Amino acid sequence: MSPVRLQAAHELVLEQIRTAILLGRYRPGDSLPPERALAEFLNVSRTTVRGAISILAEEGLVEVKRGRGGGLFVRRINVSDSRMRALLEANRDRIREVFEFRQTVEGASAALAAQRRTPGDLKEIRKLYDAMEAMKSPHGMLPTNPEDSAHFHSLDTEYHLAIARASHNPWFEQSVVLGRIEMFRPVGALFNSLDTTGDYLHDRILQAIEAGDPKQAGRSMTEHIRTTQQVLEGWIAQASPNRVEKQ
Amino acid sequence: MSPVRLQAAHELVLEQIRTAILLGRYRPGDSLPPERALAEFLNVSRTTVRGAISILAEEGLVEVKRGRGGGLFVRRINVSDSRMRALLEANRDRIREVFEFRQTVEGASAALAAQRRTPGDLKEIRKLYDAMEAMKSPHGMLPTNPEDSAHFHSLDTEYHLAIARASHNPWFEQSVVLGRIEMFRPVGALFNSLDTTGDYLHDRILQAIEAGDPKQAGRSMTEHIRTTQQVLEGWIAQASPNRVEKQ
Amino acid sequence: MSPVRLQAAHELVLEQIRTAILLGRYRPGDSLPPERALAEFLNVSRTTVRGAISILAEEGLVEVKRGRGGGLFVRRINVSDSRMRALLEANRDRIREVFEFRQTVEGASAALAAQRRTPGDLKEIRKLYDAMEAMKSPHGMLPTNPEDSAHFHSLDTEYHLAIARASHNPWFEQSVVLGRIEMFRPVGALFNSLDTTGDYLHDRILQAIEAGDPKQAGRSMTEHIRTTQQVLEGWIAQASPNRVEKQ
Amino acid sequence: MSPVRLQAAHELVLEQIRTAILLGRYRPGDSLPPERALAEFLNVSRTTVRGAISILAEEGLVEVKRGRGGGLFVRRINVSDSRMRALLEANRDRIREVFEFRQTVEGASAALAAQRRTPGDLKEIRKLYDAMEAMKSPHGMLPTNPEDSAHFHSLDTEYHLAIARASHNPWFEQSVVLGRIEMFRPVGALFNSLDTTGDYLHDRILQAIEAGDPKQAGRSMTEHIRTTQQVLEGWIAQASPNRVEKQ
DNA sequence: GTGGTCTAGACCACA
DNA sequence: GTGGTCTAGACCACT
Repeated sequence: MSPVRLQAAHELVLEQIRTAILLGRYRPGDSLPPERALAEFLNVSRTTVRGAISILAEEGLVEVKRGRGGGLFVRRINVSDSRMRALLEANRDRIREVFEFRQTVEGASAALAAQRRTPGDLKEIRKLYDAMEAMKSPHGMLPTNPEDSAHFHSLDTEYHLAIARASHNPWFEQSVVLGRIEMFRPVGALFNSLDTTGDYLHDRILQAIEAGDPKQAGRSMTEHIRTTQQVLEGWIAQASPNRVEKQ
Repeated sequence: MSPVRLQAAHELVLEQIRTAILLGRYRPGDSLPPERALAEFLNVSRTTVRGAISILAEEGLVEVKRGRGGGLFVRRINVSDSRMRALLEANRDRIREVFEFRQTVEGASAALAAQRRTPGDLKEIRKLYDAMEAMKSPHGMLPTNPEDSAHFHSLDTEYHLAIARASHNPWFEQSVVLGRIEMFRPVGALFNSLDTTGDYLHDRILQAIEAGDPKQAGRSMTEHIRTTQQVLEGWIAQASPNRVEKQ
Repeated sequence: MSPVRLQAAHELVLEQIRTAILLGRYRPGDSLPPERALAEFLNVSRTTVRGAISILAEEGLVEVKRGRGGGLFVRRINVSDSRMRALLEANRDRIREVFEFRQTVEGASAALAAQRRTPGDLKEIRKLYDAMEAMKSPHGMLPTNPEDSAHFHSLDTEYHLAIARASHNPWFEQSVVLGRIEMFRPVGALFNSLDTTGDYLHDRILQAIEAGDPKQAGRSMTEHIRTTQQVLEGWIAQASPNRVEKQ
Repeated sequence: MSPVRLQAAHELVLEQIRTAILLGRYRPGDSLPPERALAEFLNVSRTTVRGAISILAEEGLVEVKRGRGGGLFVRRINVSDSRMRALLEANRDRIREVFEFRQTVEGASAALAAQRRTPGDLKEIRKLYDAMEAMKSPHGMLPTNPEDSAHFHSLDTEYHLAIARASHNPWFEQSVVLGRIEMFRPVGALFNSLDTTGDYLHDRILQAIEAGDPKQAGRSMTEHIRTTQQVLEGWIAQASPNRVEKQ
């Protein structure tokens, strides 16, 4: 039996808000809901919300502006590629582990989704797919400026979550969410500025789910995640051999 | 963002102890560690442990004996088959969901274990397998008296967890643990008296892991869990059509 | 330990402005800096400045004129001698106390000033002395019309503060300022119209400081303040016996 | 006009508590009143008190112990003589200034006290004097172990404050308090462990006040403070010439 | 019976 | 209409 850790309410609130940001629901520059609204959503007092916010502000993930027109804002963080690479490389094992897990659970989710998706699920998934398509350049390139890239990243997250929801099994939903958060955790919010998304096989996944073909849906999703992992690992390795990092 | 729920310390302690019992680490008749030891393991005060214990005692899962030779004992609970069936039937969906999840993550765990198991892992897994074999009757029947059945159940749990550990990926380990706890949760401690274990394909799984054959290991594990599920669902359905339940 | 009292921002602003007026830095008829400037000096928002101003306006110490050529103006207040006497008499003890304190700290300040004054200090003190001399009538009488009287009063304050500064000890400076503010506080702005200044021994103080004679400087200053006190107390007592006050 | 600083309630509370400790009203090892009591004395909410306490705890001036028998405790801090000397030397000017001020205001306080002391004042002053005498060794030496030294220091403070109160002029009282706090501030609570007290002329001051001789009382007090200053400055200078300080 | 935390509500300063 | 702070009261965990 392992030691129990008393979770303070403000820690739970912290986690909720941080997760929402890491998942891209609030993007750099966006404003979070005002304190009073957060308190109501989360069913805690404003004091408790403030406890969480003050930690986020200290971490630099959120910026607090006062007065009318003020509020809570997600900060835009720029981090050099080399610094990012160092962080990712230091977490290489954890990244490998989470991608392995994601291949399994997201593959299975997609297969279940192909069997159980309701019309509403399909509509939601296609809407997100179309929104991503609409952001591409005429030649099929992903957006490159930071703002749009972050938006694309956020749509991609919602796409994966929508598929997980269509599995109609809360265990898979939950696992997909946790895996996705973990993927972004190693570098905290910094990751926002990196595009690891790609949309490899997004179309094949969608078609398989629409066609109700679980085998194909599962295979495509697993393949998609494997590809993403390879792209990310390639990017990390890129400058590593002769990298000279000061601290 | 969803409402946060504050976990009281005694609730966390309660959950830890209940989980340990449900996983079979402490079987009916066994004594739990004394309060002081629990308080130390769990890093809380004795007051808090006592709060949890008193709830467990009220639930009837644990019995508190005072004086010399006293302590905390796991109670043996007998519940009628019909009552058990009603409880399980009421949770049929949750049971289906968790088995679906277990098929996926335990299958993948077994496949990874086949690739990565160390000699130590193999030794541990085989030891548990052998212990289970040793409990069978000459004709390969599982033990039937409650005591031995509970022991068998406990060995089975450890067998699954050892395979999950051999995957050397904490995500799978964690998922296997959670899935296994959940499997037993719907009926609380009552489940202790029911044998749903079976050992269908235990040998095939072990052989595949020893042989380093991930495909076969994964398939066997998935199959094993599917079979267990079918046995359980069959048992539930058995008396249902003409069941007459009062209350 | 005594109860703490929370000072609202607008109260602090109020105090600052009132003090500046009571010390004679802004005299009747003068205009105060515009709201925006005050807000900037005081490092608060305009809202807060406005809160303070509105109180001062209600008290009648300040007048707000709108439109072009408008602004904040210190009002000239006339109060009957008998009303003034009543106010002072009600505060007789506090007046005695503050004069006692002033004798001590201003005496010591003057003595230190005699030892430590820089050429710049001397120049400043003499400039203020000369300005006061220039306002006297040919026969050495103090100015009598309200405007000039207020100006003289303001020069006198600066003279005392300049000597305190020349002590080059912040504790004495601070004490002189506080004592001087307090001397004027009992009767609020009304005191502006009363001339209690006198210039008894101003010349002797200056000479002693210039001569670098601490003993003489201290004695003269102490004497000067004692005299001022006596004049004030005499004035208060003057009509008291048969005073008939309607409200 | 200078920027106004909004004093938060917890800052005021902080100041009150810190002052009480610096003045020796609570000595190392003593417990402060419990949070709830402080909140009541200070007429603020417990939340506010806690804000102040958490700062004191971070500073290391106070230690918080939980559970029954817990509470707020003044920490005993030991600082090497050389470190203390460095701190004091860095604040040499501020120390000189405050002693200059103390000579003036405490001298004047003592003189006034000689004229105005009530029987109650005399009794109080003598009681403190006797308590100090009782702590001396048979040969008139001050106590040397840290505990008693701190106690002696605390009695000495109360002795000075009692004389200031006997002046029956709040300006002098307040100045004596501020000067005394400032004397100890440069090195924070560390000073607690240093004995700068001495009791030079304590007897002469008491006799003059009892005899109602203001001149003698003032002179003795001024002399007493001058001596204390010289002793302190001698102690600072002692090892300075060839001091080798790391950091 | 202590400190640790949360709640619900309020008022204020800010822009 | 936002965040910043305080209040009064409550419950909990600790020792």
